[in-house]
Amino acid sequence: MARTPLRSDLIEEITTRVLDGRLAAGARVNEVHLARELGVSRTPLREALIGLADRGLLVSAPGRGFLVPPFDPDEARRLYPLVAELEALALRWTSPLELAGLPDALDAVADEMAMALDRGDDLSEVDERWHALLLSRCPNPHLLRLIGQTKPLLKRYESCYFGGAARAGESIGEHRRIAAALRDGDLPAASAVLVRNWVKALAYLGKDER
Amino acid sequence: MARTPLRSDLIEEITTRVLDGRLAAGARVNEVHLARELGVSRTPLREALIGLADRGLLVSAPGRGFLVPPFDPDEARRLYPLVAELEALALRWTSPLELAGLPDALDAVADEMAMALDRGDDLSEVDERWHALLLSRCPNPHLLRLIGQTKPLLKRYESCYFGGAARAGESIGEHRRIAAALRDGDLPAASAVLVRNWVKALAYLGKDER
DNA sequence: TACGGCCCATCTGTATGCAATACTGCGAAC
DNA sequence: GTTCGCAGTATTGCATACAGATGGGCCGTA
Repeated sequence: MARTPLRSDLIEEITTRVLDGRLAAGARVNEVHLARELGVSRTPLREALIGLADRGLLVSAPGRGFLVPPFDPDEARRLYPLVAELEALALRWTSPLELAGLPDALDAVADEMAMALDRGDDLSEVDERWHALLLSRCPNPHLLRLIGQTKPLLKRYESCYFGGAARAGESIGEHRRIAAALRDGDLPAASAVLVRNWVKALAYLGKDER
Repeated sequence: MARTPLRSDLIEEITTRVLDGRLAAGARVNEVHLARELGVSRTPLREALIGLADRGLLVSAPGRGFLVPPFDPDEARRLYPLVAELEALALRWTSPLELAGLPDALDAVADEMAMALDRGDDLSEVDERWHALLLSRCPNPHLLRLIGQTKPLLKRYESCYFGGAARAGESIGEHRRIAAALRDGDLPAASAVLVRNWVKALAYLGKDER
C-alpha cells in the first residue's frame, strides 16, 4: 500500500491546477475526465476534492459535484487581512527565545529575494519560504494549520503580486524591517510591518485587477 | 439523489460521537464496523472521516486509517486562545452598523442562560447560540469557516466547562459586559472581555483536569 | 416564433469488490 | 523467560459497478 495516500498528491496537483487556471474559475470539475487525466480512479479523486472543498479552494454543489469558485474581489479583500492577522498572531505566540535565531536566517532569504529580483526571477517561491521560516517556530499547530489552509486561497489572487519591480523592492524592504524589529525584540513593530506588508500587497493587487 | 450528501450527516454524527466519547480518544476508527453501525457504505463514511481529519478532529495514519487524537492539555491551552483571538477578530471586522442591533438580542440569550442556570440545565447549547449570534454579522466568510472548524476541537475539552455554577454565573456576567460594551460602541473593551471569557474558561478547565 | 414539457445522455452519489498492507497469535530459537 | 519470525486474519486504500438525479436538446403547441 502506498505510504502516502493518493489523495495527498491529488490535493497538491489539483491545487496547482486551480492556481494556474488549468481548472478555470467558475468551471465545474468533471470527476470522470479529471480522474482519467490524472490516471487514478474517482474514489481518491473525490477524497481530494472533498478535502479541497473543506479548505474553500473548491465548493461543493450538492447533486452537481464540485466547482472552482469564481474570482471575487471582495474575497481577496477579506483574505489578505485574514492571513495578515493570522501570521501576526503566530508571530506573537512564538517565544522570544525561539525567535532569537530567526532574524539572520530571514535576512538571508531576503537576500535571495533581492538576487532573484535582480535576475528577474519569480519571487513568490522565495517569499513563501521567508514567511514559512518566520512562522516555523510558532508552537500552535492548529493556528499553523489554519494559515496553511488559507494561504492557497489567497494565492489565486496573487498572480500579479510581484508584477511590479517597485513593489517587489518595497516588499523586500518590509521583510528586512520585520527581521530588524525582531532583532530589537520589538514584536509589536514586527507585527505591524507584517500586517502592512500583506495589506499593501492587496492594494497593489487591486490596482492590477482593474 | 439526496439533496444533502450523506457525508454531511455523517460528519455531524461522528463529531457528536467524538465529543461525547463514544469514539474514545486515542482509539482507531474501524471503517467497516462504523459503516455497518451507521447503515451506510464505507465510501461516504470515508469521505466524512477525511473531512474531519482536515479539521483536526481526527488524524489520518497512512495505512492504518483514522484515529481519534488523544487528549492533550497543551492542545487545550492552545485552542482556547486561538478561538478567543479569532472571535475577537470577527468582532473587530463587523461593521458598527451591523453591530447596532446585536446587544439587545445578545442580552436576551444571556437571560436564557441565566434561566437555564437556575433550572440547572446545560448551558453549553445556549452559550453556543450566544456566540453564534455575536459573530452572525461578520462579513468575512473565511474567518467564520475557520472558527467553525476550530470550535469543535475545543468542545472536546469543554465537557466540564460549565460544571461550576460559580463560573457559569461569572461567564454570564461577562457576556452581559460584552453586550454593554457593544452598546457603548467600545469595541476594544468588548474584544478584551471576550478574550478574557475564553481564557478564563480555559483556566477553569485546567482546574478540573487535574 | 416563443414557450413548455418530455426524453435521453451524462454525471454525481453510493455501494460493492479486490489487492496489498498491517495487526495478532503462536511457535521456535536463544 | 524473552524475543524473533512466521502465518493467518483483519483492515485499509483503491478500483469498479450501479442507481438516481441533472441538464440539454428535441418536439409539440400556442
